[in-house]
Amino acid sequence: MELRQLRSLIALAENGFSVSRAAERLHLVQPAVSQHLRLLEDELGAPLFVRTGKRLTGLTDAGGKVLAHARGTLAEVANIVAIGRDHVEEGRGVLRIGSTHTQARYVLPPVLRRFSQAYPEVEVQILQSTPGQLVEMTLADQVDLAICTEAIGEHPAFTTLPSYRWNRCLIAPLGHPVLSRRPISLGVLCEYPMITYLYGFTGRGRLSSSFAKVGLRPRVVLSAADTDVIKTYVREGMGVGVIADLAFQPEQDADLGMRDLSHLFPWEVTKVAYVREKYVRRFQQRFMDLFQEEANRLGSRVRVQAPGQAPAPE
Amino acid sequence: MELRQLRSLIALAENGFSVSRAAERLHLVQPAVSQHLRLLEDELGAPLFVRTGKRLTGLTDAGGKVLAHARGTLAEVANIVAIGRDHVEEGRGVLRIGSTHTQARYVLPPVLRRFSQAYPEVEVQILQSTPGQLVEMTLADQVDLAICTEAIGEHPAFTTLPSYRWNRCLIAPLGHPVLSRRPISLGVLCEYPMITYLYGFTGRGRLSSSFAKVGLRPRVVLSAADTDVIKTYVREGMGVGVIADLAFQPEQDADLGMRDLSHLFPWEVTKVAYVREKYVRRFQQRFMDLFQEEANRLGSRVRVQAPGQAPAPE
DNA sequence: CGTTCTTACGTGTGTCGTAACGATC
DNA sequence: GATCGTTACGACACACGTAAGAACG
Repeated sequence: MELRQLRSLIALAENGFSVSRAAERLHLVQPAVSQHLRLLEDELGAPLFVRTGKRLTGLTDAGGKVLAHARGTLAEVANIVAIGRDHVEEGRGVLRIGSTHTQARYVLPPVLRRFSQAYPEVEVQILQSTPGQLVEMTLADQVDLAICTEAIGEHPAFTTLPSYRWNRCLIAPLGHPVLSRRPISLGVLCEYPMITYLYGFTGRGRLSSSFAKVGLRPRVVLSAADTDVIKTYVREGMGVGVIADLAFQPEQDADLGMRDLSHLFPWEVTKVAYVREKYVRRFQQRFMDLFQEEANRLGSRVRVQAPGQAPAPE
Repeated sequence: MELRQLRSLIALAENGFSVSRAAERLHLVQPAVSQHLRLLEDELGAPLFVRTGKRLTGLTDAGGKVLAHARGTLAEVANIVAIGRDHVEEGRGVLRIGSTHTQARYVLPPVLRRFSQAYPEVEVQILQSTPGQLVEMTLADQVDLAICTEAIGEHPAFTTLPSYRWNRCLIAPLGHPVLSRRPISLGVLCEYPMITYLYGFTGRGRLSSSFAKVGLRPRVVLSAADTDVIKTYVREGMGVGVIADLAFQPEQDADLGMRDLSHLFPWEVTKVAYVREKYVRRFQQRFMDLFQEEANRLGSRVRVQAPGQAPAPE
């Protein structure tokens, strides 16, 4: 068995079972790929392909299993190649980070600033998506690692590194009556029109559950995928915002009042996850180290600042 | 990169870094293996080997990582080959079962009888060892699957199938005073010299813990790796035996009295485990099915029989 | 001086590309 | 008849084996 045969099998499956197209993608001529497939099938002795006439249209049961392990094989080969690259071009390559908007906007900037200083030759790509999608992208090797809070749970294929915990805070235009309410309870929050995240984003699910558990339902007048949109409409006076505490920036958001809400909702834990079997290049490891450092800083900032930052009553 | 290069790397590591010996094992001449290693090293661009003069004496950091992934690669290739075999010689092959003595002697016989009827062409190998060793053997692909109670815990590389639960029973020669004691407590057990399993075998660890937890220490006058030895010395009158309930055979052991002890010790769960990534051939799957069937039967037998089998007081 | 790896060279296998043929829509 | 896959054939590459050479204990 040869690696090229497995490559042809995979290319075939990824190109609608067109041998010609698979060949094209592999920079080979079509008869070569045909031969790969035939030899593989012959050697294994089991029919791998569903044929209609001469045309291949799908995989048999055995073919599907072989395909899966062929992917596994080449993934391991790719790991070996990556080890090589790690030495040849130590500080060069691409770092593909899958993250949510909140991470990309509020957590990653200082990390990436430091990272880019250390590895100026590494191209950083931030692929922003929903937590659910990030899981898929990581498994499909479209990103090297994913940073998110939801959905990445205990998938057995992942190594996950818990990084920091966060909770929600309330934001409202300075002078808004909610800012002087003491204490702020779930009930109080329900008195005002609310602006927060969409379902599936940044802890919205457990936010809603917390209300539901005590039989309350907030009046959410607008929900958005990212914090910036929420802030914008809070400034417009459309309602009070409930956002991740780490997304409140004292300097830039000086026109907004902030109140900690960590007594009302469960803490969330943001994690870094990557596919367990995959070789981690040095700069990838370094990025994760930097991220953890920043996370620790953030953890203490959040914990210390949250109570202290509560705006003075007016 | 070629598979043969990876094979040479592995053979080298497994033969004390002697290129000649590696070549011999691969049925190649030595210069061929040398070339494999050189090409691999060249292509990756990283030094893989520690050299003293011309001689290779070890792996560099990178070399070790490459070796690990080379093993992974060839394991996947082996899986693909196994899929082929599964179709070509459906009912032929070798089934390598790692098990402890207790399993091999008291649980496996009926399973293997049925299995051999279904697959007369499959050679069954029972590799008997200690639970700790079984884990290693399974990881090293010396056995296809392992059946045991201890040590196979939640190792991430394993798929484990809980099969049945069991507990201990007491055995003694008919007429022995312990058989008429009511009830049997841990304290009662400590009054008699005890014969049971060695540490690391058949639940000995948790047996001892149960005594230790209440500050007792049984007088173990003899401990053995397998039940047959224990029974022999019980028959000799050297002490009372504490064995796995499934190892008591009413017909063959009619000269022994048996008392259930499941109220004194925690239940143990015997599991079947195999390496997660490995392709499971059909007859292997069939064996595991048969084992589970037998386990269910055993489970009910144990549960039903244990109280009923208590010998009538004399 | 034997052992062990490297270098050099020839042979044969086999892989890929070109080209012609066959089948299917 | 256009597209897609198989078969046939030739050229080049290369992997392996043989044989000779170099370093090490």
